[in-house]
Amino acid sequence: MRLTAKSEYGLLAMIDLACRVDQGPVSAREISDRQGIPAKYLEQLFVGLRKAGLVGAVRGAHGGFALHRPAGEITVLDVVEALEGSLRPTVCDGDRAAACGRGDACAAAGVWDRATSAVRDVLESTTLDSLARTQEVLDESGAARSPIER
Amino acid sequence: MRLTAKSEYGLLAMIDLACRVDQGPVSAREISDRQGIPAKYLEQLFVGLRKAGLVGAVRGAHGGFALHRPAGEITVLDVVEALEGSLRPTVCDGDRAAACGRGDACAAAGVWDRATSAVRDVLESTTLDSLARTQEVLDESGAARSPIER
DNA sequence: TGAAATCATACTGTTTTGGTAAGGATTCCA
DNA sequence: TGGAATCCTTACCAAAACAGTATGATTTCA
Repeated sequence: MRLTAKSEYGLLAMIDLACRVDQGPVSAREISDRQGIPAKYLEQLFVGLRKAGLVGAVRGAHGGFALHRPAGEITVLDVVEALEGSLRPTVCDGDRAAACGRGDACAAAGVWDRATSAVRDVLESTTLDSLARTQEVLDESGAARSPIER
Repeated sequence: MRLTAKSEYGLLAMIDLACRVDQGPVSAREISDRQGIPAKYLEQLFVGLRKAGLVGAVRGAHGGFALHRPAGEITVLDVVEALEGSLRPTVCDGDRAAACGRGDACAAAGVWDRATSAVRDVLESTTLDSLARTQEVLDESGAARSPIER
């Protein structure tokens, strides 16, 4: 179970898209400027997001990316698994469980499973829609203090 | 937030100790044989566990390690943090939050915080004592099938 | 045609991971 | 007293992961 910069950047980008669903495709360049994500790195992430069916791409001039499903039907877990692969325990998974010789008879494995499930529950119960609206509220209330500058 | 082989090995070793609290110190070598953990690597892990005050060491012949507190008062979170450092979100932590320019006004940060808290809750609510008893039950019921051999 | 944009692949420098190696310090036992 | 067992410390190392860069092909619009 790992959460890296891919997830962080990817979620920021997806929230950015969710805040602009009514604007047609948004270019990776625009998002990378706005969110402070390295441009070429973000392009790579969008490849994964597209292959997972979370975003649609429009090539050519004035192209860009847009959510491929309603924001309320895309969870953070969808984004994370599109970018990092299936969210399983990194410890005591299939290979290692065999290595330690216990198979199912390992008390420790249960803890790792429960921890992973707990994370899944959180990520699965949070949609892009709710995050986008939260973000909009935050942007409004902080607009006077120019949050991008600081 | 990362869970690596250190946590896996460390927890196995601590459960092993918890199953043998009444036997005086248990040598690292013995645990490494029983749990299938590389001997010298396990020694390194015990350094961290000892510095965290979770185990006491007895040097010299017939020495070894023993739990330094009752097994019911040591949580899996204690073990993990002793070995991997404080369990914080690896995404959007202090440094990155500053980098993305949002500070507190970031909807994504809340998700990572909640995910981390969920893991902490699971690990913090599980004690070595309960794991040791679970393991003993598993060992008994599987003893006829010789779980170590397979 | 030329600019804008995605798509695909390969490369790279750094850090982390998962060990191994070698020896030193301490303690027990014969 | 001299091993032998055991923890302690430090250093080293190969492989993988991470975060990003580079390059170029392809597609689309004006």
